[in-house]
Amino acid sequence: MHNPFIQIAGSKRSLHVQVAREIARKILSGEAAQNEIIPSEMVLCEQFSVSRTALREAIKLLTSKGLLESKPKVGTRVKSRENWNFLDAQLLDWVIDLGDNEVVYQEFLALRKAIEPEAAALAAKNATAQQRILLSATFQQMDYISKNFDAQKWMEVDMEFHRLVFLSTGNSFYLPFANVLCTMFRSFISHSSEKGGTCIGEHRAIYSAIMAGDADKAREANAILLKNTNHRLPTSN
Amino acid sequence: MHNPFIQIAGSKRSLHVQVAREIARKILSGEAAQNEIIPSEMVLCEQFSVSRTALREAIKLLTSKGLLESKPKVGTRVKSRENWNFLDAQLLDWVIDLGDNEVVYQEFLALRKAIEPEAAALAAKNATAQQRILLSATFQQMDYISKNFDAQKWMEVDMEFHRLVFLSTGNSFYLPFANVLCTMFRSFISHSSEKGGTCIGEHRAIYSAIMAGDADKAREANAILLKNTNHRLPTSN
DNA sequence: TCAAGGTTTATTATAGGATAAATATAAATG
DNA sequence: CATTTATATTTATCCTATAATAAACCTTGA
Repeated sequence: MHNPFIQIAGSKRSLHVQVAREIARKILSGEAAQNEIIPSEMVLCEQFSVSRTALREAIKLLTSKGLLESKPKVGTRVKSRENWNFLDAQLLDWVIDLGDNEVVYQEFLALRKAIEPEAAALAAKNATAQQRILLSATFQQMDYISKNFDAQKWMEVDMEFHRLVFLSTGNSFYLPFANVLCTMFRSFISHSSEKGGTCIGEHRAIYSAIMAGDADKAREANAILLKNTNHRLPTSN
Repeated sequence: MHNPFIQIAGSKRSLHVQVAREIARKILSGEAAQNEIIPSEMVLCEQFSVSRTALREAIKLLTSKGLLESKPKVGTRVKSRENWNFLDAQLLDWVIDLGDNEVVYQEFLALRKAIEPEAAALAAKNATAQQRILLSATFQQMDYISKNFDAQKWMEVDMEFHRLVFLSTGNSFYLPFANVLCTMFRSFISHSSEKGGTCIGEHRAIYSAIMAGDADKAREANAILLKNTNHRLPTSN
């Protein structure tokens, strides 16, 4: 009874997420214009071959992320791009699925440059004892993998390291970056390792500064790491 | 038939948002512990005196923001704090409603210090012609209001100025900060004006640097502004 | 003609009940 | 003991009916 296309495209996820993903694709790609009224519930139910329940849950999901807005009698409107919450990991996933990610990667790098050095500084000041233990264990793994190099493992531990920095800031507003970072790392595996290999030295500098509680040095070390990060996606060949 | 308490507390919002808000309050306040399984749909329907439809939409809303996760047979679990998306304006509203906002304000300031100078630099590089016109008009209003001071009007135009900077970065990841900033400004009206009045000089420096396309100067000017920003909430008297 | 106010109508919002799917737990089996 | 099967519980999905909302369209009286 369900649309087989959706079943394939969305694989394991629940139905309303699959529908949401498809509508999100149309919005993010511009196929559905901003401020446009999308078809009514009944029409969309037929298009996707799902019940009103599933469709409405999909619309609610997109509304929550700033993509849509519904009103009785008026319909459901695509909100303008300013309202799309690109710092939501699920939305970011949908954006990445559009392809054409060179721009996304550049923009993400510009975000990291602003936020990560300060996050490292905050972590140096605020990391709990337990978080320092976790960071320590993770850095030891990095050190090991940098000597016995494995691209996939390096990506995972590199991601975990920077994730822990965000979680160690003790600042609620920095927490969401942890998931955004993970989403980006997993999507751009080829970029997760910095130019010239693992940059273990730069990571050591960040790690040491945080463990020593030296906020200024941590900030500086993280800024240096990002300066050395690749600025272009490799051509896929 | 509905719970009158909810009707009053949530005023105009749709029913599922009112329910979501109430559940969010319990989670954010810690009344519902992290990783805890909340009562089943049927129980919650009775507690809130709403239909399963409304309750499930509420749960879906909270799931979208990282507060909950549902599985058949298992139930609905409160996710750990690391997954809560504090960079979602609606969630932030709920956080603010808890009161005890001194900490929230401090954390927000730490976020601004990281992100806003870089946003100003990006705006200097990337603002479109139309965005420069908007920024120009807004700064003219700031200039006027700083001379004919009105606290409320200053807050609004100050908020609009910084909002426009985020929107002018040309970077998707910076867009969500615009709404987060607005939410914070509106909630802490007494703080939206910087120490010693309007800081019109510092704002002029940011404005001029952006209009001149001088990224480094814009970054520097915005950093200076934030250094001069109040670091404490005034006692309410 | 036109403006004020009521009526219709299209759309989403909410309710409520039935069935399906998923999965933890318990029971049965080899 | 391990592995499979059955069972029970919870969410997932479907369906239909009614309510609320607000835009558009009529009155109707000056």
